[in-house]
Amino acid sequence: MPRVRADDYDDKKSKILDAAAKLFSKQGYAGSRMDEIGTACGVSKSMLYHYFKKKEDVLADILQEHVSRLIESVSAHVDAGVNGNKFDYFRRFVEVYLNRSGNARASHVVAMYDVRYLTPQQRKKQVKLEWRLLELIEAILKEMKAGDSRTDYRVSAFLLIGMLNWVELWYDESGQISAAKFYEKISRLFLTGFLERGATT
Amino acid sequence: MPRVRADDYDDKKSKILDAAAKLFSKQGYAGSRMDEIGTACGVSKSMLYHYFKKKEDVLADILQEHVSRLIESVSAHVDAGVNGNKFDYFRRFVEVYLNRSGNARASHVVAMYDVRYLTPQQRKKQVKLEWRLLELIEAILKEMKAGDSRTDYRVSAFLLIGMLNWVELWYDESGQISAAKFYEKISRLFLTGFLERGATT
DNA sequence: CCTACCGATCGGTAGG
DNA sequence: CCTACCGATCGGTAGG
Repeated sequence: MPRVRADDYDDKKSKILDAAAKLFSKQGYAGSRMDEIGTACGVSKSMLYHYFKKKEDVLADILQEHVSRLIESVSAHVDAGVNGNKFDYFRRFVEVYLNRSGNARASHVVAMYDVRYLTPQQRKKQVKLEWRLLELIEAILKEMKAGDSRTDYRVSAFLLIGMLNWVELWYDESGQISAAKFYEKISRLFLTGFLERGATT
Repeated sequence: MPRVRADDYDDKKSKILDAAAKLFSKQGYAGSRMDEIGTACGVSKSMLYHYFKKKEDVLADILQEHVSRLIESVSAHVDAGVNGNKFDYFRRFVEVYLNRSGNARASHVVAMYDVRYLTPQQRKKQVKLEWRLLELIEAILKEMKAGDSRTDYRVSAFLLIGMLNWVELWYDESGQISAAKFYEKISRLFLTGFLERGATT
């Protein structure tokens, strides 16, 4: 009887990815060794090479999975449509984005810091994914206000995603400002500035 | 006659730091080797150890110098005072910050991505410097609007610095949007949102 | 799925 | 006795 892929193959693989993401987020990709990843999830180094051909493949999988999930969440929000108050729609987008990236903070940190360690091919694929996310954010901004040039939405989308990604790196949910208050604040600050007439010329 | 420190000691040292910053910004700190830094500036690896005791000291010097210069520039702007139109004062701050970080883009990228490779002691010193920069930005925001709680200025300062730092990573001066237009846009977007009454509650 | 290793390369230092 | 600098090589560890 030929050997088949173990039932828990995917399960183990995602456990490795979780441990690796946590490690990379602390020490950086280049500062983490394969055997450290193994120790962190109770697997031998050789075993890791059963799931991943190269060290870079671990990184690529973390990044791709993270952005894919972000796209999924944001996409669902876009598909649902405005359906009522525009500001509320925007605020809920901010909430969805920051919740998604916050729940996977380790992966998010790695996505911020370690993209450069991907091979050119892996990087190309990753950048493509990130553009899809940017386009979704552009779509949301277009819902907020129609009539300007495309370039303008792109720049605004960049500014927004920059602010959100940065926030994720330092915002502490256990801190002084509650998550809900924070979503409200950041949404209002950005949207007010974005909607103001002079801001788009 | 006793030998003294060479006349061009500081000059050579800053040349090394420039080359290292460029290298780190492309390959990351952990992905760059000491001998690569040497090759990049025409100096032997052993020579590098005349100027820096450890590899980490190269990184620490790059980061400290970069943030110190940012502080210097922003501090001068704060000292100059508003002197007229408030929006103009804010826009000029954005210009100063993005010009300073843009002229030293390599160092800025390294400051964004590689702080984690500092030793705990070096990191502590670096974080202290960065707090000083944040306080300066808080001071500017306070000039724009008085009367709110301290926490609020801090969060807004974080949002602003996040947007500015992020921008530096992708903004292409040779691109479609001119630097002047861009400073104007980002300033107006942020300040409008920041000054709006609801945004600060 | 482990132990035993490899080719190479790392940061850092020797003698002169 | 200091600083400036080289070719060679150290002990230890990386990915595989």
